[in-house]
Amino acid sequence: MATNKSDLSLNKRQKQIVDLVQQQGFAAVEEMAQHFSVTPQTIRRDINELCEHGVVRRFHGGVGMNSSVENVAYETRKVLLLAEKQRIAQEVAAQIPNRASVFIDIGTTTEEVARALRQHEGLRVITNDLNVATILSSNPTSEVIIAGGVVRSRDRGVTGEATIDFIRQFKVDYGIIGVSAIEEDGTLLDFDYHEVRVAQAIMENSRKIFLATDHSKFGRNAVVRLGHLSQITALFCDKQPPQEIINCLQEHNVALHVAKQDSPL
Amino acid sequence: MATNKSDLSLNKRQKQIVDLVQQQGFAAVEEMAQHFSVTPQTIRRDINELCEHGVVRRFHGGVGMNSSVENVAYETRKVLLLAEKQRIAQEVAAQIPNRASVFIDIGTTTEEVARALRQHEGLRVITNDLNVATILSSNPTSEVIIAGGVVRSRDRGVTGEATIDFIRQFKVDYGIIGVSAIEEDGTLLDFDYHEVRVAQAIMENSRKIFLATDHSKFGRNAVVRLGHLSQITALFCDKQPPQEIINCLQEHNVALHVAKQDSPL
DNA sequence: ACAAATATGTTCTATTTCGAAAATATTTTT
DNA sequence: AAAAATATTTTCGAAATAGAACATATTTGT
Repeated sequence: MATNKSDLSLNKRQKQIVDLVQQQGFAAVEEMAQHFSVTPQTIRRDINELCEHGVVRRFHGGVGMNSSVENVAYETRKVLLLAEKQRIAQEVAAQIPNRASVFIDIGTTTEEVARALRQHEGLRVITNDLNVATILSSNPTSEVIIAGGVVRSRDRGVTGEATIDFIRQFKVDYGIIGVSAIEEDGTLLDFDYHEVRVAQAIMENSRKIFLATDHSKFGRNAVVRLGHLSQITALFCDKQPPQEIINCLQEHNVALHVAKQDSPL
Repeated sequence: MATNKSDLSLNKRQKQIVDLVQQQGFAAVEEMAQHFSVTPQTIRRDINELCEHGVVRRFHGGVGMNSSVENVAYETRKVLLLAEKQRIAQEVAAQIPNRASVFIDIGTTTEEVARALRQHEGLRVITNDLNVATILSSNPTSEVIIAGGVVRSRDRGVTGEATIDFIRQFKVDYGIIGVSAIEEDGTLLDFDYHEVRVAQAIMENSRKIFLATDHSKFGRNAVVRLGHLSQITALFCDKQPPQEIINCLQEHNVALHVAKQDSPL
């Protein structure tokens, strides 16, 4: 009887290759050959089989992760408007002094803020986003506190009643939040009820509230009411907002920070 | 005046390259050239500069993360005895049924258990290790709960009083822990007091306790007393333990699972 | 507006990696 | 123990990537 070709029986070395890739993101053929004390050619054959099964992705010189995981939606959203989000994040980070205490909410933009804060010193950060916690925990001068609760597989955000209770234990200098939509009258909206509950808890326990949002959020629509522009301290975005929003900000004395364009191109 | 050579002023594209690498683990030159609408040569120049600053690592065909981050110690320890840890992890995972509730403690071995549990269905997992949470959150059929508290930059473990209080809210079927050392009389030891406190909380709130450990831990020494072999349900390791330990296990009716060698070589 | 500085594109050659096929070693089966 | 199946090494030509040098924008400073 012929053995099934699509049978995914990986040998010990192949399993280790997969793990190496998942831990390091990339593994070079030559290095693996040395590590396993075999010929590069042998590693290549292993790699080719792994690729047939779609487990990893082949590159010239090695293998990397096959990014086609479960949460493509999230990963796609993450790259969307990445440059703009990074500019916004830079602007937010510039307003936060060393040794400050900060809440950082779930979100792709707030994650960029976390990246921009990596070089800060002595921060005390409380977050409900596993990605944010991982990013900032690489800085040993900062103290990172993760809020407990249920982790969403979608984006590794932590939400739920336990999370809200956890957040209420603290009172910090800066709260950094994002939103899904901002209506023309200044109403802040989001898609997820649980996420809104957490964001509200963050707002209640922060002395200053920074809202980071890219221009795509203006005039959009969403279901759950989070709050109103008048409740925040400063709005950070990548382009000049619509006139209605600007009026609303001035009326309620909310600062506006527009990140300058890197290149008009 | 000559501009400082070691000035790390990265342009917009270079920053994005770094972010791509940190998000995906690896980025190919050709793909980036397309993505940024520039020549591969331009990307190569960017990469070379980034490498001079030691930000990323060069590979034939692209760039990957420079694994020489802060926590080299942890990353090294992680690769140490990796194959053995994976075998142990397989054995542990085999004893855990679908839809079970599980505590998973901090540790390199327990992280491998998390990996081995990725294919399980409908698990309810509570952990104080960010890595474990990230690994298992990729499975949407399982519910992952992260314990709140201070994140250690060393290994992304969560410890402290808040963590213990959080854990005490639950009572689960299986608790999976690791140790730094096992003395001949069956005493379980660790290096970190805070870590021990959490492990004890896990033991108190689990119906069955699985201890996963590789052979290097037998006869070693450490400072903080965690507990005793008699308190656990089953011991998982990669080799037959010393006779004293085996006697101790039998005396207290503790099961022993020795993961079989993959290849004697 | 002009010149200097900087960044990017082109072209061509050197280097590295890849893959196929044959030779050798290892394991499994009978 | 011999034969068959499987895995690994070796060798070498083909393909891909890297880097140097020069040409061509593009930006910056005056």
